[in-house]
Amino acid sequence: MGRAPCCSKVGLHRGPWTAREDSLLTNYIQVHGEGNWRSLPKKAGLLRCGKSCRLRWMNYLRPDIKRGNITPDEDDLIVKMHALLGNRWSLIAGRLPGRTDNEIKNYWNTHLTKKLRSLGTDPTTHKKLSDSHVQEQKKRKNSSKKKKPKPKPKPEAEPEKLKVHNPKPIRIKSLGSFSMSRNTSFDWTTTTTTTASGTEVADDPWSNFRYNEVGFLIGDDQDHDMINGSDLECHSGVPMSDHTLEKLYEEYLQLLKAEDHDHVELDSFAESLLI
DNA sequence: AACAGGCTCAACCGCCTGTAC
DNA sequence: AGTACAGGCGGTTGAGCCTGT
Repeated sequence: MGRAPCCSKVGLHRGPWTAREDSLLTNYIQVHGEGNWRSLPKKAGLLRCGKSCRLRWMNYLRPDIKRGNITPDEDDLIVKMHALLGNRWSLIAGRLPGRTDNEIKNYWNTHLTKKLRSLGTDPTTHKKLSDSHVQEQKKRKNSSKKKKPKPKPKPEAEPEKLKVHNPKPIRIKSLGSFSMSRNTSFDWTTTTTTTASGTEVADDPWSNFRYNEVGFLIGDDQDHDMINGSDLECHSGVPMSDHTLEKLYEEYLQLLKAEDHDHVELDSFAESLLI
């Protein structure tokens, strides 16, 4: 069919948004609401592509966006959700109040992949990396260190330096347009892994993250049974109870184990993640 | 102080899905 | 059924910042 660009790009601004543009967009949406992104820039007096406006609003300007570092709870939750869903950032973001898919995607790519590798886990499959693979990585590390020796190696036990992660966005998705058709190639098989302390842990991807290297032990007594769409809106900043994930995961495992599980059941389970 | 390389993350790009006609 | 459009998604990029030399 040949898809036309979302809008004419002639004469449009690109790159970082100015305070004035932010203000124009925010004011317009406060008055007229979201939607009609294509026509919004013109009406709001912005020389921006509609897509760009939508992205800026969703990822930065929305009032319900949670700003601040990803907490250990969220960190752990992201890993678990990724093990379940793969690179379905919008789904994962939907379970993290105040966070956006873009933020989670960035956090995953910059922090969590390294973290999992350092734990001997393949961040893509969540399976344990083979020893040879790990050794190969160590070799590479060492050789790069030889090229560029660092005079002050950090002691192993020293906790990771806390970096200020100054974020942005969240999308609390509307629930009407769920689809399982994308990226369904994620490998669900279980595996073994090794914790930071070197202990081999169960044939269960879930258990891989029961303890992580920051010593975060999941699970508390908060009894948030199930978080639904409205919960997401009103619980901004409250970490989801681990019980919820445990339930979801158990439910999913049961579906997988069922001999005649069909797509309808899996779809309904996935849909439940959004509800 | 100056430079180089690595890291972070906001923003863009291209593709897909859903819907209206 | 076919086409066009809007909205949404995940992957990628690159400017600016940070850190080490």
